[in-house]
Amino acid sequence: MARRKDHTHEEIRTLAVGILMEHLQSFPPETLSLRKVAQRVGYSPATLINVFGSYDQLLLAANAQTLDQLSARLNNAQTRHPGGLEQLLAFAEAYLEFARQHRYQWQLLFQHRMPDGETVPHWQQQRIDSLFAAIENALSQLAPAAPAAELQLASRTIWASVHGICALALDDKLFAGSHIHGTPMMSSLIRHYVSAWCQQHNAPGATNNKGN
Amino acid sequence: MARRKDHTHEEIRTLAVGILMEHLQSFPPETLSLRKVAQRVGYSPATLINVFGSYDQLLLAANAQTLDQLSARLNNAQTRHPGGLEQLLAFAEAYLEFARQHRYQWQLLFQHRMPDGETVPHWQQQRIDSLFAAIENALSQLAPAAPAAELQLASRTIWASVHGICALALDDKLFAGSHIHGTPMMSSLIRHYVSAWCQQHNAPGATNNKGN
DNA sequence: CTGGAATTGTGAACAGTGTTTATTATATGA
DNA sequence: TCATATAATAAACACTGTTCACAATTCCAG
Repeated sequence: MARRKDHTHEEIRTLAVGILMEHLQSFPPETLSLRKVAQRVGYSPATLINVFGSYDQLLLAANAQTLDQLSARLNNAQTRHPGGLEQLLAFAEAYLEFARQHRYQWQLLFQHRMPDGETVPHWQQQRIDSLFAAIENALSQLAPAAPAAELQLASRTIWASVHGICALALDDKLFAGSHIHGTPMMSSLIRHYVSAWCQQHNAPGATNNKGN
Repeated sequence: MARRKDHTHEEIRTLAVGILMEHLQSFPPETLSLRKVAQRVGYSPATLINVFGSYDQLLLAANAQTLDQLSARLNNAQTRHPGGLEQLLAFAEAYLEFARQHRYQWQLLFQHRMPDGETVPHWQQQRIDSLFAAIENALSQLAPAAPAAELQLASRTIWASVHGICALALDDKLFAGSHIHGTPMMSSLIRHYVSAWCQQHNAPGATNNKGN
């Protein structure tokens, strides 16, 4: 009844996450369940609970991997278009393209809500920090005089907007009907926002804000 | 076993939706269930299924009401700040404020995924259309020469961005740590984007786009 | 009035979910 | 060799949304 199967906890982890990821290539998250994963991975549901602690944490492990893939894409985009406007455009497009190619992974990543007020895992925080650092860096190249607070506000604003465009471009809950594609929106957003932002922070008599 | 209770189908509908909405003032959607609503409304689960067709459609009815409330707020914002930049700012702020005040309603509205490829209900499409019409109208006041396609792209871009800022301002999944509030981001987004957009479409030698 | 037919409502069952616990089977070390 | 720690699970629990046969009520024709 407890026939040993010679798998490390860590092996079971990667195995289960692998099954989950493979499923997410073709099917939405709600078609999965702990029991189905358990069956496909060859272990009982209780075993997976033992290994992960809960089904939620299994999903979270999958999200970790998704975030790693996404992070790799963004790093790649950064090395191919280092600095300035091109980098920001490359970031936005890479984000959008990843979401399109792995929409169910992406869906799971953002639909999954943290139970009550638990803190975000540190590895996730790290990825996020480096992303914003890259954005701020690109912005500061375009307007060296811009103060840190403005860089922070601008980077957050840009990324939240990119995320919003991405979210509504995938399942057109808001855009039902009008066939607007994501890429032109990304381009429009980045170009216009950055254009005005640079203009403001490169104006003669620099650091004062003209009124936010 | 089937004691008549003298309630119209329509009455049961509004009753159940009312219970649901009241619950959403304080608690997240996943703490609810068909059975709990049924108990609070004084009917059996099967009866609610009879009336609504499914639990999903009960949630959808609640979303309809949420969308009505949201629509009313936006209309109100429109009459208080008619036209131009101020209207766009008022829209964005009203959207954000509503999401903050009724975060669980808002959460349910956007986390709820349509089953497969079903079309969005027409009443929802109508609300959306009128919203975009208002945005396009405000934009065209700022740049009368802008062609329709550009108005459409800009309005969608702006609203997706507003939505993204709103989404990430509520549960800071991406912004964990850095305490950036929604309002300054909304202001930054609208002001910068619209500024550059107007500049482009009011340039001498108007309608050609300088490169999207 | 009376007696079928339509309406209204539900209890019980079904298949599914995540999680807990007691128990069994294997491996390890003294 | 035998106690002990580990690995794995079957079974039970408390849920979930949904289906269906059936009971209670109303309605309406004869």
